[in-house]
Amino acid sequence: MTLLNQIREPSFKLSKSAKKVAEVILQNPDEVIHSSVAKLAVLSKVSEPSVIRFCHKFGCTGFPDFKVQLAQSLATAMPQITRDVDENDSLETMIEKIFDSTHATLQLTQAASDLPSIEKATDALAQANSILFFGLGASGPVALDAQHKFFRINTPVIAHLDILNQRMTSANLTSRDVVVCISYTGRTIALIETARIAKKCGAEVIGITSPNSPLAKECSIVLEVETPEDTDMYTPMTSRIAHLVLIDVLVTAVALKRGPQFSEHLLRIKESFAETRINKAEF
Amino acid sequence: MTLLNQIREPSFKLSKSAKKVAEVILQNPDEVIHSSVAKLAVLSKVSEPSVIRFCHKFGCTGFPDFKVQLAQSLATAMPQITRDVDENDSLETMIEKIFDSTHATLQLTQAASDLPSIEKATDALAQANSILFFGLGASGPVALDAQHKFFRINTPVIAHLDILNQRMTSANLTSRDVVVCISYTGRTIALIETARIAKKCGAEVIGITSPNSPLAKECSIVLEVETPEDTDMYTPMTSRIAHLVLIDVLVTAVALKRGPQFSEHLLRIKESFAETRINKAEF
DNA sequence: AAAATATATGTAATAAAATTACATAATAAA
DNA sequence: TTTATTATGTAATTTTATTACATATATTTT
Repeated sequence: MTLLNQIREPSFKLSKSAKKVAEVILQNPDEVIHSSVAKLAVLSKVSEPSVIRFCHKFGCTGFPDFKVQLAQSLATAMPQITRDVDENDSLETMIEKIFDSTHATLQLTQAASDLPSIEKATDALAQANSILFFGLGASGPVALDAQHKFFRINTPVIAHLDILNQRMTSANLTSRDVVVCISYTGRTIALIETARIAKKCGAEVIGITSPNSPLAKECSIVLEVETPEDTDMYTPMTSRIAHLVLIDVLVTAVALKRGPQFSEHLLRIKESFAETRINKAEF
Repeated sequence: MTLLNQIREPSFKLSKSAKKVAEVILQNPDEVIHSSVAKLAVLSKVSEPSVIRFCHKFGCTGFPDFKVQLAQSLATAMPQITRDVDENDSLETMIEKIFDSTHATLQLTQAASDLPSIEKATDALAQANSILFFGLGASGPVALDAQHKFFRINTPVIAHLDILNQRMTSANLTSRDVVVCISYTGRTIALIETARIAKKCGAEVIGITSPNSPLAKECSIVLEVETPEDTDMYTPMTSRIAHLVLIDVLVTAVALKRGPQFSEHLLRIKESFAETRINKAEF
């Protein structure tokens, strides 16, 4: 865990003066990394040794060391949540903004990721008789990607990208099936209804979607991806990338859960590719 | 530009002793951020004031300030290129590794991104009569995602995910068409041949693929995505995420190039979604 | 090529910052 | 209430950073 988060952590018991110091640091960390012990002591209204003791509490050898670590933790802290692309951005800054936004989305998603939910989801997936991925519109490709990945680890999986197939399949599910509904907003009516049907059939319904959305309420397990309110027109939908990474997590977890006997299967798949490819050596 | 890169920058004229200092810093920056002036002076075999002068040269107010900035620049520097997932990783560390790898891939891709190529690609796409996205296997969903995004900015676009359709379409292209071939390895024989056919027809062939791959050689414009050699079995294919972000860049660039009259079109699309969704307000 | 000027580097003094030792106050336990 | 424990601050000390100045090195001009 990064230093900044450690300071935030309320479970870390701090003395009265230490709290004051923490307060000031969290309030304006940018200023603190350029301050001296004396300055921080004055700002927090404590003595200089108290500041140093504070640093030691967080495993730093001293104040300079603390500053350095704080600076690092600050640099990895969330960048500008979303930097909307502007009509008169240069190509270069546009690229920068898009990459930045993607990094930010990933960080948010990781920070918000709920271990128990992921655990539950992988358990369900690992035991499933069959796995269904449902996505519409922009989430269609995501569902397809999931299908591809689960297929590679030898799982009975299908992705459906249209309402009809989704609904037809849902109506015939059993408690041994798992449905994963992927939706950016979690407000697409058709998908919500499908989720409801699937749940009624007793299937496990996993949602990769926006927290507290109508879809989320229909799901038995929710993997939350924060949706930054539809900001600008040109803002790319970075959240679908978060969805993909979450699917990476699920696939990997399931593969690991199945253990080493499956690496053999993966190897076989890799070999089957060989003849469709130009080998690096012969090229 | 980050401090570390500034120090690397050879155009920055440095004096003899300054060079020695730079050398040491670049060699082991992690150690430097925990050193004192004296220590760094000894390591670089210069006097202490020389070290401080060095700091001033890079716009720092002093050595502590320099350390802090170096620490920040170090934190944003490329993380471990790929952290392979291990069979006995906890769920938590596995998640961490996957996210880290994704960040790293993105950073690599951004660093390697070639502005002129992207410029050329967007020009071609903006003027194209029709745009084709070709992808096989894991790149299928990527092609589909591209289709979806370009469709949203009202472009005549189709994605083909199977060899037959790809080849059929390629044979009938004209110089006003643009094909985008997406391939992780750039060694899938079928796709390489398709690219060749398309080029023969005079179409512009853009490749989103591994540099210097056979596919890359068949393309008129290449957007390179480094493929970290197929490391571990469980390593997720983070590069497809890099592909997606590159497509974000292309779409956004094309949309911007078309100018404001197109935002109107985007608005219309957004409105057309309204009735398929549960509104946030009424929920 | 020598002198003059500018630039770079180091030595030693000085200032600033961080840390420690110790004393005192606050708090909790007996 | 007393005693032990913990927290905090004052003042001394040490370490670290910086500056002023002198010397050396390189560059330009005559």
